[in-house]
Amino acid sequence: MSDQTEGASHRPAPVHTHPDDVPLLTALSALADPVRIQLIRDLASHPDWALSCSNFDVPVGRAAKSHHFSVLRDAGLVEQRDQGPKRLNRLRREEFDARFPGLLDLTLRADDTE
Amino acid sequence: MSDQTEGASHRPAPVHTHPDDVPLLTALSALADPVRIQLIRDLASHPDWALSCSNFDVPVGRAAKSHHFSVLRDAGLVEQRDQGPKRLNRLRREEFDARFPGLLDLTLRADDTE
DNA sequence: CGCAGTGTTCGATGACCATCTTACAGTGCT
DNA sequence: AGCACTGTAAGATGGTCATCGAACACTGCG
Repeated sequence: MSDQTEGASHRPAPVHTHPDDVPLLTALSALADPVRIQLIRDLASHPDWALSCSNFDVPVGRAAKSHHFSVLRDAGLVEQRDQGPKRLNRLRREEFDARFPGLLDLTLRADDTE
Repeated sequence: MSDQTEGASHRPAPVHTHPDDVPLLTALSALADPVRIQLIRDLASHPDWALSCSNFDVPVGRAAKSHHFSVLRDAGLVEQRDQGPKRLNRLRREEFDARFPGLLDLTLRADDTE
């Protein structure tokens, strides 16, 4: 019983938080970081599931990058899916926008790069 | 020369930043604080210029409160005006909303206290 | 003038957070 | 099995920031 649809995946699946369960303060704090803004913008400019974590071009090491993705997951901004050794990413556009209307658009459309 | 329109006001006028000159990151960071969110909500629930700094009911001392108002000024969220010994406040609704559409509404309408 | 009320500034303190290095765990390929 | 690649976890470090206490400045009033 309790069979997974997947085969033997001996890796802890990433923990997600749905945007509906995210407090406003958490969302704002998650977006109030230049690296995470960059990650989100990169993500937005590619198709869903197109990028694995190592594909993002931010000036921090792997560990910090992993930390940032954890923050983005907790804020309901990013969904992750394991495929082979890679962890593919998807921006939760609609779900997040339903919870915080306009916030994501703001982050993506702001003219300044900071 | 260099006469001010005002009479002899021997107090440094508060320094303001127009929302148009505020980077996204600054705006988000300013809003990513529970005390400042509370200040903004209190401000929104009263008429313009109705509240002086000491009228806000947040669980911090005067010094911290003064600091928070400084942050809000720098983020283009609040305008201040001296009247007698008091410093009256006004939420820059329209100007801020023109620069960051929806962000202020989000902060005011969020159902949770965070 | 002295005094109460209001707000800012300064220095110190403590907490939180972003980052790094290192070590570790899966995955798939040869 | 061994190796290269990918991502996470743990511990340490440095910087930023929220807060406080105390001192200071300005206002208006008695």
